[in-house]
Amino acid sequence: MTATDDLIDRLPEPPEALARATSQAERVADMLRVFVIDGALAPGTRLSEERLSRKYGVSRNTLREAFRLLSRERLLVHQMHRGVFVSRPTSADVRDLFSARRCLELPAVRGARHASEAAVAAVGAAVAEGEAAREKADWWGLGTANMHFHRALAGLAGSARIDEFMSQVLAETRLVFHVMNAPEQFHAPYLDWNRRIHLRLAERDADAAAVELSRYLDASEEQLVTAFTAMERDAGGA
Amino acid sequence: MTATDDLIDRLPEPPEALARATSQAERVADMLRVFVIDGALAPGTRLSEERLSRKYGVSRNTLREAFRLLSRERLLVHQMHRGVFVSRPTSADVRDLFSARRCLELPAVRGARHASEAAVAAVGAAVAEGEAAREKADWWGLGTANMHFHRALAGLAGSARIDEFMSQVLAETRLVFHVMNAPEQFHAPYLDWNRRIHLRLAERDADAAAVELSRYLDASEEQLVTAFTAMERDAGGA
DNA sequence: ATCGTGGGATTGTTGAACAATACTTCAATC
DNA sequence: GATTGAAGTATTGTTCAACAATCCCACGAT
Repeated sequence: MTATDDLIDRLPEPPEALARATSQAERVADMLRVFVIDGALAPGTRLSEERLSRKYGVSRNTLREAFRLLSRERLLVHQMHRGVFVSRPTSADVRDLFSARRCLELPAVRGARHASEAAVAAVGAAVAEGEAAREKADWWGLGTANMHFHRALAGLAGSARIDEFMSQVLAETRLVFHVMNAPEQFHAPYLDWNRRIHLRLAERDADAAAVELSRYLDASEEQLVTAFTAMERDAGGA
Repeated sequence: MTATDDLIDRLPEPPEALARATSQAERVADMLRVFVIDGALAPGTRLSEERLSRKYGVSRNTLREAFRLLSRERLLVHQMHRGVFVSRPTSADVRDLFSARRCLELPAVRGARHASEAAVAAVGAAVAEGEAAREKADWWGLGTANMHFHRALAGLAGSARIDEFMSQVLAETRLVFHVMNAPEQFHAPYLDWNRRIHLRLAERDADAAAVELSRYLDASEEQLVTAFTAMERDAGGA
């Protein structure tokens, strides 16, 4: 054991990006994920293996690996011998998503006493992001900010697995807005609510924040499900 | 609209198994998942593409699709140009897993007022399963029963997404036992605790059940992390 | 209008090939 | 003696082409 060894041992941990020079399949998956979440690919669209592999210059096999990844995230659905389609959530999915969000967000907020300063700050940053977007009447940006807000809430739990699951749930939630070709102004009324929740958190009054959030989720789910079932009825009848 | 149409409309919903005549990749993934969870493949083991594809008579491409699926479940880890390995959780992972479990299980139990009879019965069944296993000194079965118990608790939330996430978390938890070549008797002392929790649930005293569960999780995490860090120290020193 | 029956298109899976990268071995150097 | 450097080897990453299995659609028969 020399002095150099000692120094090397004290070096900071490797940034986790080191582990993964991303593979082609992952890069393709990342690209498609953005397309789906941003609505460039409408729910229900079929993704042709041949056309996509040609368009993006990757082999069918690589593309299929990407499809598998996104299917597991529920952004695509895979039907045997028929292909993969962009998920088209139903109102039952909306309810399920909100159940999941209650499980993830409420406990995280309630336990915010033990959350790091940075985690609380992230919540505040998301609120500010939303307000900036509202200024500019950037409704899509407002929706994104709202997603960031709720992801930050779940982040209070301080668990990497929760964070990842929450990200998935929010990505799916975003699909819901697309499927009812969503006015993103939908989010606008909730911005003040977000601000209030963050205020409670900043005061470290976790319980009050949780109560607000619970009401928020109830209201949001209610509104969403109502709009959604109406849309489903119209589409079903047509 | 004829009378037959009417009857057809009233038919039960299709069992969701209908959607998926499973592909080969999924079947391979299912098989490997069992191997990993049951410990036939020890944590850290590298899975050679060539050898496995030959052994199980599938092409490398198909096998790789299976690898992707399991990587996303965190049962395998994929390292670029090095291959896939059975995950080797660290003590930090143990903490993270318990954070996740608190988020999933506690809210589900607290909200058990609204849970279905069937969901509560599933909890009871898991307890019985555990007691039967203890009778036969079947420690592995006892561990399985314990997993079922906690999955049933999360199931009280009544969300398919939560159920799936919980299953993943529990599968990973099982890996933890393997990595410290786990005496499954580990679970035995907790069986009575499970019984108590179920009793509270059956009485519909959700809050009392949640309190018990919270203590359970604290104790279990504490014990696990202690044993785990001791093992890490030994392994690191050796 | 309903029910079979093709034909065409797409996916499912395989096998082989080659490029890119990591690991191993061994010799050269300080 | 330990470390560095430079082959060679093994394994993964990715592509391509082929064929089987399956689904979809249109056509015609009843």
